[in-house]
Amino acid sequence: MSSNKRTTIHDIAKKLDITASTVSRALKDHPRISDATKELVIKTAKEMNYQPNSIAAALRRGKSNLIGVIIPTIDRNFFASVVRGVEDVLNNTNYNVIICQSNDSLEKEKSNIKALLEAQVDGIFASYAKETTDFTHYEDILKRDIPLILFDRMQDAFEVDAVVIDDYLGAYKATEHLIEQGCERIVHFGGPENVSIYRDRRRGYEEAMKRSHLSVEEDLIIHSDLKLESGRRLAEEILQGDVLPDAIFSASDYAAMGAMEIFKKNDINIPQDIAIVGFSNESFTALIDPGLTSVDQHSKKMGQFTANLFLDRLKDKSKDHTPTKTVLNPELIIRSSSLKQVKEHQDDNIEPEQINT
Amino acid sequence: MSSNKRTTIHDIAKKLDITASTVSRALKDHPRISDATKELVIKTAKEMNYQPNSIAAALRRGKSNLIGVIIPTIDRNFFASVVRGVEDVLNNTNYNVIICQSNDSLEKEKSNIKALLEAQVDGIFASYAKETTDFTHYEDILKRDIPLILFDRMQDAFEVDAVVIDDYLGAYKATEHLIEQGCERIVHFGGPENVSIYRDRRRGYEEAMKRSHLSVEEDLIIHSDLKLESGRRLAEEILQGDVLPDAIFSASDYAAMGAMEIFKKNDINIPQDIAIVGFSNESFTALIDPGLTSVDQHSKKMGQFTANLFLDRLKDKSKDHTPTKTVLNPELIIRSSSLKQVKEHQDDNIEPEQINT
DNA sequence: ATATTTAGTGCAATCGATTACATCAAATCT
DNA sequence: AGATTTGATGTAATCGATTGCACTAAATAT
Repeated sequence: MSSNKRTTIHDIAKKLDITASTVSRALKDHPRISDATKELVIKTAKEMNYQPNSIAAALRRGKSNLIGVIIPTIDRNFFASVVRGVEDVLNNTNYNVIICQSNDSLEKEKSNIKALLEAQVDGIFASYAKETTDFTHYEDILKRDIPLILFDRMQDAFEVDAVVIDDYLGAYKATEHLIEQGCERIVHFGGPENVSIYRDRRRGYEEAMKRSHLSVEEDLIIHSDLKLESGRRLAEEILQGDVLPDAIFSASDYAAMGAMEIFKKNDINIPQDIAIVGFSNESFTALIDPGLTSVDQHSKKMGQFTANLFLDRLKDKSKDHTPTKTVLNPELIIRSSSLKQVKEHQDDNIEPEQINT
Repeated sequence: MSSNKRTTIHDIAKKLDITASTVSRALKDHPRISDATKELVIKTAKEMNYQPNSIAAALRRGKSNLIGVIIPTIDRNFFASVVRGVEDVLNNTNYNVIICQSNDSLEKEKSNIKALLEAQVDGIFASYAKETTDFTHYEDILKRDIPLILFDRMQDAFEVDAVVIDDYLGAYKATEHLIEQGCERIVHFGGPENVSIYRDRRRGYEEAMKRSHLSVEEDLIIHSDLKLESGRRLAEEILQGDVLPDAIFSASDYAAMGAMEIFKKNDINIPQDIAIVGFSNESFTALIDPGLTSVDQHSKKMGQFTANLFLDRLKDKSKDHTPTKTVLNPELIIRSSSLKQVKEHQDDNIEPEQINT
């Protein structure tokens, strides 16, 4: 039964004693083909179980309808979620997504780009590897006039479309929330200062403190690798200190969680004695007790915006676009770990600001 | 500078005053081409920034070097991890992966398959949608002689290559472990009985109990939707009862976690008073306190096995293969929540059994 | 009645790489 | 020396769909 041979438009043409061009046009609903033949062709195509060969079409039209996405790893919730967002949008189009993982390696990233270019993708969305500092391999993409959009990670020096989250604002909101809850002595768990996101988060924290005329003492800011274990360690240290802070804003959910563990063990009430806010809205933040207030990075929305930006670019490819930086507004997800008072307002404004760079 | 036009083998040929066929052969290291021309061609190709068009090659050779992967959603750790495994293996080959999400919808799954077939993929790996009961759309793939491998979810009625986890064995190991720790009155949190994995897990539990001559009383088995909240509720109920069980084996990490929360609040010691084991080894199991012992489903390995099975199939495509069912051996990850005694043995045997169906 | 549209198809080139077969010169053999 | 093999490259068809241009007959305009 399985006729290994796939039917092509030529097979249909032969059967109907017309030419392949007519079949092609009929299937694509070309205005110059009579309704009668259209109907006939479509019916015959179905009978012969015809399935278009998009590779042939891609070759002819110079358009593959493939989008390449390069991420460090799919195995992390944030990136999987971005991909999910991308697909949500592209699902309504003819585009398919090819996923490549760089494992945060520059070499791998280069070979990913090479493979995607060879596959004639129509666009590339990428979150570059940690190792990447030089962007010449990305410029190859632009030279080929293939739309490139960076997401999550970006660098101002490399001018290209980008969709990122506003870490500064996220931290600001988190700190402001703690202040609204009546906290005054707020400790900040910060990350390595050479990483821009951690610098931005610290700045957001400091700015919120200053605006409320709270002093940002040096010893309130503690740097670490922000892992679970560090959170535990830092909490122990805090317990040794003279004055207990009334809140902690951690630049990472993991460190926040580690600290929570220790406080709970020492019968310190959360949020009454110490309120805690994390960053990233990892899935476990909703699962632990009390729920951990955290800054959501809108990973899915980030993917959606990226894909939509690409589609927009297609529409008017005529003009030479200035690269656009889309900054997503992070959302503070308020849970019990920081809620000393009755909730006052819900922050759900995620509309991005468009900034031309 | 950006010469929009891409260079082809014809451009190289023209420049060197030879034919495109020679260029093609030289680039592919054909034995009948002299070393001199090979060198020259390769050098010129580099100079002209030549990048092969794999679409053209794919059309000619009838081979796209694309693999389609269909999953319910990439946005769940298990599936992301499987994809990760698939890519780990295929990275060392020329294959690229196209990801499609079915959202557990049959319609979406059908259109995914259609798109992948049109893209001329060389193979399809799929975990079918929950809605799927009829497999005729999958048979279309086989009719086209395209290798199809199911993973995670499978159905004996549909005879096709499959890579799955042994839920029965996982449950058996979990229960056996609890018994080894000295537990005798072990409660089982089970899922809906119409879902095969939950049936299998219950069977594993019962079998382990029987082998140790422990009675499986009806009231030891509690069914629910296994969500976090259900775990909490069931724990409350258990606390109301006359006799406290000395262990719980939950078919889900979430329910296990919910129960843990309640027990901790009521000052019941884990694992001293009640030992707890979950299922799936979700990432949070390592984060909570105490760490939750759980059954790991080897999601990444599942992806690796799937990809390797595909590569094996390619090698001897001559013979008409009998579908092979690869059953992965789940691994019990022992953490504090169940460890009453010093650890005795480490289970790390994940070699699959091959079963011809 | 002749000229001009218009509707409906066919022809043939094209996208870029691959490959069976042909060709031709140099090298080796008898 | 003439025959045969070998090495290196060219010719041309092919993969399947698309599309500018050409063409015919019917419809409409002058």
